[in-house]
Amino acid sequence: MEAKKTFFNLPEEKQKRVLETALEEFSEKGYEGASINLIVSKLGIAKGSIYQYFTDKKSLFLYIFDYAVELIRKTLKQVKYETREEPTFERIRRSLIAGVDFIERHPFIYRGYLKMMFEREAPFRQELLQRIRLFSSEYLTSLLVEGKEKGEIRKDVNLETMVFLLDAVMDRFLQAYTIPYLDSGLNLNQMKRPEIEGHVDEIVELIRKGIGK
Amino acid sequence: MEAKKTFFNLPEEKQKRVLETALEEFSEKGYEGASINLIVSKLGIAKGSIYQYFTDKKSLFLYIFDYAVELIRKTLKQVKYETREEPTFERIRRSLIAGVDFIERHPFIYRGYLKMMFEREAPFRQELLQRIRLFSSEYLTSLLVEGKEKGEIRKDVNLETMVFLLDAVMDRFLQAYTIPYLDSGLNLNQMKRPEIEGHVDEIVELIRKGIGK
DNA sequence: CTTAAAAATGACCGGGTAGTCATAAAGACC
DNA sequence: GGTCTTTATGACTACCCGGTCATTTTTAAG
Repeated sequence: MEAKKTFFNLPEEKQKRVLETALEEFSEKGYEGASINLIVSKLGIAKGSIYQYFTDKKSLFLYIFDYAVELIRKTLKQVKYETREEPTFERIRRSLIAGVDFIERHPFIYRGYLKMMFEREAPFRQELLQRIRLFSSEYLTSLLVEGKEKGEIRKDVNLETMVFLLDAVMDRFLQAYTIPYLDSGLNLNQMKRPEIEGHVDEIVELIRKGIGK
Repeated sequence: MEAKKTFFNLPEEKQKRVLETALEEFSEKGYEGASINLIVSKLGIAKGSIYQYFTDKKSLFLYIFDYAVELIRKTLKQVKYETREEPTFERIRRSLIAGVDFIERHPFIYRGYLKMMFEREAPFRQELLQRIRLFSSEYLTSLLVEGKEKGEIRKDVNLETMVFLLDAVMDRFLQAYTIPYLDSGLNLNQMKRPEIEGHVDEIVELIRKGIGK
């Protein structure tokens, strides 16, 4: 387990405050860059206190990571369930919108994920990254498999390749929404709902039909 | 100018060694994480010497950045020229292969670019990122515009949206080649040439025709 | 009220960082 | 060989880091 007993004896709201503060710090600076000193000073507690809750920086990080993964897992599961009767491309559309909503609700989690993807220093980086990527690719794979059964998806192309393309475009869409200058002139960054949905529709349509004439 | 006169008085091979060593350090650790101490010790020179060549960490970083950008610019220009008579989707295919080759030849540049995309700390990060992204999106835009004129590309869809999709997939392909666990099960990471070309062909075909039935 | 257990504290440690600067070494010119 | 300029050097400064631990404060039990 990542946290010590003392941490769980804390009032729930304080646990949450610790978690949120650390999450913000890690997601903005990355694992190495995050400062325990800054976290405790933001929390207004003594340096030693955080070491009553967690054995070290690593275990604090892993605790937060687990929390984030669980949130993502639940969200994906829910979208999958809510759209279970919808056509495949509607499900893809809804998944993208859900992604935008998730980032809106938990801005630091997605930022933290992007940070970690290109860090070498995070502890167990490879295993953790694998965990997240597996979610995403299992999710998309199941969407496409069901789509094939319903006859909405091509059967003459490698499933993995289609998952790759879908994953690439969806992830980049969310990246462009989160980070400026990543959207090739689409200006998605922090765009508001009605407009963003228009772009989602266009992208999904393009994934369906391709760019060739 | 980023470097001091003293730096340019150095023998060219030493200039190159400094540049390569610093590039490696920055691309592996990011701007904040990179250590001047480590760079000079790898180079076998005194700490003070590097400050004879560059005023500070920032200007060393900017010098390296400029070098990398120039390399990318030249490479894109060349591919564009070499494929000028080819059909659009062949040009896209060739561009992807050129990307793989570039990473093979200059492994630290692409890694550094990825690092910077998700760092907050790099100096002038936004301006620098914008510079690179603009290259890429101008390049893809011109490919697609010429493709439209030749009647190979759809005309009923927003050009920017097509550029976005193309950019997303191509960039992710190179990311997956560079970093493990980003490829949704395609196992692109460090894959050898004949196989990787097969995947490129499949991806490009999918971009052309879409995943819908 | 007393006592024992649990939690909070912050000065302190060893080690890392970017950058400085007086001094020494090397080169260039006559 | 002497003089002046350019380059190389590394000890040093001020600051930040993660983590420790003896001590104090708070809480709970009897």
